[in-house]
Amino acid sequence: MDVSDQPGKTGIRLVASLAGVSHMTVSRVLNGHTNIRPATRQRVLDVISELNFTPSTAARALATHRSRQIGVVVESAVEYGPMSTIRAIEEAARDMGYTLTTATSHHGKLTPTQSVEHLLAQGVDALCMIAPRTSSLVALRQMSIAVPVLVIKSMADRTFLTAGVDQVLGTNLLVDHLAELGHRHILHIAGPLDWSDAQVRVRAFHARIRKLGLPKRPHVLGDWTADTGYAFASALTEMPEYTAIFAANDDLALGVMHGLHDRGIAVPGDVSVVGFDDLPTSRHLWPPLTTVEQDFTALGVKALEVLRSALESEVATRHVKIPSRLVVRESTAPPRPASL
Amino acid sequence: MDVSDQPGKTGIRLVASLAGVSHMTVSRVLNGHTNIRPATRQRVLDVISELNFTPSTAARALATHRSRQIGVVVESAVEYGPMSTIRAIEEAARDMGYTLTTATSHHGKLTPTQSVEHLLAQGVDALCMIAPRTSSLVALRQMSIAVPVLVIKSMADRTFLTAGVDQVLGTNLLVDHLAELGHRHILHIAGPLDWSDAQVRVRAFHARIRKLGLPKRPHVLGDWTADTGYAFASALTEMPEYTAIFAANDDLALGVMHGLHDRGIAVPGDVSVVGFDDLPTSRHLWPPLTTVEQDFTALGVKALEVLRSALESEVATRHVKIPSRLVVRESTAPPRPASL
DNA sequence: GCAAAGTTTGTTAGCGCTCACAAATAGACG
DNA sequence: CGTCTATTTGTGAGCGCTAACAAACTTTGC
Repeated sequence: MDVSDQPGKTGIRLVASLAGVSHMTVSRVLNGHTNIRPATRQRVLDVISELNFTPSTAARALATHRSRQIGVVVESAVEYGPMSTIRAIEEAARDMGYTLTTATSHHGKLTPTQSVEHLLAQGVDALCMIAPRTSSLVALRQMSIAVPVLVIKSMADRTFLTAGVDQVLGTNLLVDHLAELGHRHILHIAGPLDWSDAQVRVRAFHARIRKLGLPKRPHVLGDWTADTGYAFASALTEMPEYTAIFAANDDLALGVMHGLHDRGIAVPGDVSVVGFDDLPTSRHLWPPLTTVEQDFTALGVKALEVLRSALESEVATRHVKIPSRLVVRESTAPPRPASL
Repeated sequence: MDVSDQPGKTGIRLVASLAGVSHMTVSRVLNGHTNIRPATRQRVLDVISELNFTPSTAARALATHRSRQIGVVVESAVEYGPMSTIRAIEEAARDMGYTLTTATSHHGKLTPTQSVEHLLAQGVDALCMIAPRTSSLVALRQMSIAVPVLVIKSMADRTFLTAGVDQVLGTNLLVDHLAELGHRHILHIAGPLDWSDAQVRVRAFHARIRKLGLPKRPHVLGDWTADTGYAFASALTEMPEYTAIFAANDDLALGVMHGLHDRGIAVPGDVSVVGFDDLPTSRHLWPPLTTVEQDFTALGVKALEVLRSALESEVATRHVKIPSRLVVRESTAPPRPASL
C-alpha cells in the first residue's frame, strides 16, 4: 500500500481512501467516538499505524477552538519547588492529552501580566500560575481572562482555582517540634512577603507561638536566598537571645547556618535551625537540616485534576490542599540549659 | 466603532472591513510585509489595537505548516543546570517569536524516543535536547527527524547541531588549580558515564593529569547526587592516600564533604574538594566550595542562535562552545606536608 | 502623453480538521 | 416481508489564516 496510490490527498483523507471509508469516519476513530463498527475501526487503525499517521494539532485546534495547551507562568527561575511542580504538572497534563507552554517572568524581563497575555495569545485552554507574588495576583484579577486559571498557593481564593501544600500545617509541625524540644524563644526569618507562601508562614508562625503561650517576638524579613540568610547570621555580634531559628525555606536556613558558623555559634548546640522544603541536598548540609517536606509531585497531580474538572465544566472542586510532613534531622536539639 | 457593525466577520476579516481594506492587507501588516503604504498600515494597526486583536496561532500554523514552537526534551527533572538552560532558551525563543513545549522523560516514565515522538506529533518546528544521555542520542540517530535538532552538549556532533559549556576547559582549570596548590594525588568521582558531560570530564581529567605528569589514579564512578557522594566518603575507613577530590558536580561534592566530615577528615585540612556547576548555594556550604561556573544563560542564548540559523536555513553554525570559569573558595588548600 | 515598469491592494483557493446534518444500512417487530 | 427505529457512515461547509496570482494604481522615461 503506497502513499502515492492516492495522489492529492493528505492527512485524514489519505487514511480514509486507503481504508475505503470517508474522512469523517477516520476523524471519528481518531476521537474515540462510539458507534463505529469494530471492523471499520480496525481497518482505519491499521492504515493509521501503517502510515504512521499523526493528525495535525493545528488543524484540530482551528476547527475545535481548543489548543489542548496549558499555559504556565513562573516567577522564580530555577528553584526546586516550582520546578518540581511544573514537572509534575507537565506529566499529569500529558496524561490527559494536554501540552505545557511556559512563560517565565523573572527579573522584570516580562511582567506577569505580559506573560499571561503572551500565553493567551498562544491560545492556551487554561492558565496555571506557579506560586505567584500576591501583587501579580492583584494584577491578574483585573484582567478578565476567558479561560480557567489555577493558582498554586496554599489558601483558597474567590477568583481563582487553587492548589497548594498546607503551609499552616508545615509551620505548626516545625514550631511544635521546637517547642517540644524546650525552645521558648524562636526567631522566624520570613521569605519576601509579596509571596503568598511566605505570608502564610509568617502568620501561621505567630499564631502558633501565641497558641503555645511562647513569648512573642517579631520576625525578620528576608528573601528566599541563601545569601540573605548568610548576611543576616554573619552580622550577629553576640550570642542571640533566641535559641532557635525558623527560616522560611531551606536555602535561607543553609545561609543562616553558614553565617552562624562564621560567628562561632554552634548549630544545634547554641541555636537550632529549621527550614522548609526538604531539598534533596538538605540532608547533606552540616548539620543535616530539620525541615518540612512538600510533596510537589502530588501537588502537580492534584492541581491538574482541579483544572481538568474546570475544563470539562463539571462541578468543579475549587481548591485542594496537600499535607506536608516534618523531617527531623540534626540541626535541632534542646536549648542549652544556660540560655533558658 | 462597534464589533457588531460587521456581523459574521471574525478575526482578520473583521479588522479588514473595519479598516476599509481587504483581509489580505491585514495579513500583510501582521506579518510585517513591506510594500504597504504607511497610511494604510497605520489604519490597520489602529483597528487592531482598538479591537485588541490577536491573530490565531492555530490558523497561522495550519496555513504555513510552521507552529513556531520548539520542543524541549529534558531527562533530569529539576536540576539547576538543565533548568537554567531551559529558562534561558525560553527567553531567547520568545524574543524570536517562538514558544517552548517541554517533555520530561525521567524515571523511565517516558523514554526519550517517546518524548521526541510526542513533541513531533505536536508539530514542533525544532527540537532541543537538554544534556541527554549518550544512549538517548544513539536512539535519536535512528529516528530520521524532519526538523532541526539541537543538542546541549560540549562536544560537536556529526548528526546534530550542538551547543555546550566547555567542559574540558572547566576540568583543566580545576586540575590546574589543585596542582598549583601542590596536590599530586587527586581522585575524580565521575558522574554517570551515560551522560556526555560526565564522560568528557573523566577524559579531560585523565588527560590533564597525564599532561601535568601527576601520578595516574583510576576514577570512581558515581551519579549526580549528593547521596552518592555521601555514601562514598562516609565509607572511608582510614585517611585516604589522595589529598584532593574532584567531584563531577557540586551536589556530589556536597555529599562528599558531608561524608568526610562524618569520618573526621577535615576539608580542606586533610583533603581538598572541588565541584562543578557553581550552584547558587555552593558558596554557603561548609566550607564554601571551590568549583567551576557554567554560564547557562549565555548557553541558552547561543543555542537558540544556532537553532535560528538552522530554521532560517542560513549557512548554519553547527556548534558553539561557552567558556567556563574557575571559582576558588575555601574547600581547597595546599596538602598537609605530612602526606606529601 | 503614453507604454513599460514598479508599487500597492484585492481575489480565490486551500491548509487538515470537526461540526451539523443527511443518507444508508442494520435490527426489531407485527 | 414491509415498516419503523437505531445504528453506522457520508456530505458539505467552514474554522482563521496565508500563498499565489490578478488587478488596480503609481511612477518613470522618451
